[in-house]
Amino acid sequence: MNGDGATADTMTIRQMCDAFDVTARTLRFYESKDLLAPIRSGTRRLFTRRDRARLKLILRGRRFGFTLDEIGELLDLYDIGDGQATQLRRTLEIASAHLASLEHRRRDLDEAIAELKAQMEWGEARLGRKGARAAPRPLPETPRPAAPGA
Amino acid sequence: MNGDGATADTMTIRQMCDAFDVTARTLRFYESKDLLAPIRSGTRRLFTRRDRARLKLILRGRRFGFTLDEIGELLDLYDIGDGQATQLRRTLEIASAHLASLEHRRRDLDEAIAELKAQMEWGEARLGRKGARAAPRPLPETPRPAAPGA
DNA sequence: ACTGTATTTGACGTTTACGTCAACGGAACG
DNA sequence: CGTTCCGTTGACGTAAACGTCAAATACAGT
Repeated sequence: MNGDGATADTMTIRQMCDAFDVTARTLRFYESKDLLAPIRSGTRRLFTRRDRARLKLILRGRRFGFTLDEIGELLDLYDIGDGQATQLRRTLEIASAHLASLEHRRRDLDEAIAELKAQMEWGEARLGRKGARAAPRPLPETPRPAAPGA
Repeated sequence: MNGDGATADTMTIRQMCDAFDVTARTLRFYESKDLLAPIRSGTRRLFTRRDRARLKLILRGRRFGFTLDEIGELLDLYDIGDGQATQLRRTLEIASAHLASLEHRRRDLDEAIAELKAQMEWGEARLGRKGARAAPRPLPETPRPAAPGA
């Protein structure tokens, strides 16, 4: 048989590192933060399907700039199972706030993409018509200082 | 006349703090990183329209989890003016990579929003039909350990 | 001139999210 | 049985992005 502790449903730490492109240190760190809870075979960690699902969510949260603490809250959402109704309501409140945050980010993101595309088209136009002397492209509008005596 | 150094087009550091909800330390820090370049009236900083436009972009970049160094690169995009064609091409390459990154984030974000909404609907359904015994909601699929001898 | 408040420049502290050793443990191989 | 890998647990280091505190300066109003 293959010597390592991995079964059909569990993975060793190295397999996890390869599958998700993270370091072992990172996985141990997440465990210390209670984001993951691999089982043990002797002293060694074995990561379950649940750990993999959670890690996937952690990595996505990270790409959005959530802190690990915030991600921990979100993870609990996927992990209720049998909480009381009160606890469930509270969780839904947190989820609702996070959803609003995500949708706000989405609007920002759309705006950023549109502006970046516009900038790039401007740049490409300059490369195309080499001699073109366009006016220095306008910067987005920003708050003006308020006249105190108005 | 109002005593401070602010004119119709410039703002003092405090006005900036109020307008953008950042601390003075942050503004000075960004200046030290060459992200902002306020002019001086004596020793005091006066932030121009350009500084405000750049700060707006910095803050948006931050919300997406870009580092300040990355944001610096993006800012240069909005700031070429008269670079050589080679430099402009290089800048467009960087921009293109950032655009791809932004669009990837957008896809991730859409997925995250969809999953979060689904979770919330599941939770609300449990609150509604109090006695409902649904199967423990499925977790998203993840990589399985590969059978080494296959 | 005096006082008070806003600003400036260092310098050092802090938090987050890991990286980097060091020292040890066990198991698999020859 | 010795060696060679992983793997584990601390302990300490680090980079980014500021916070905090101190000491000095600069104006503004009286």
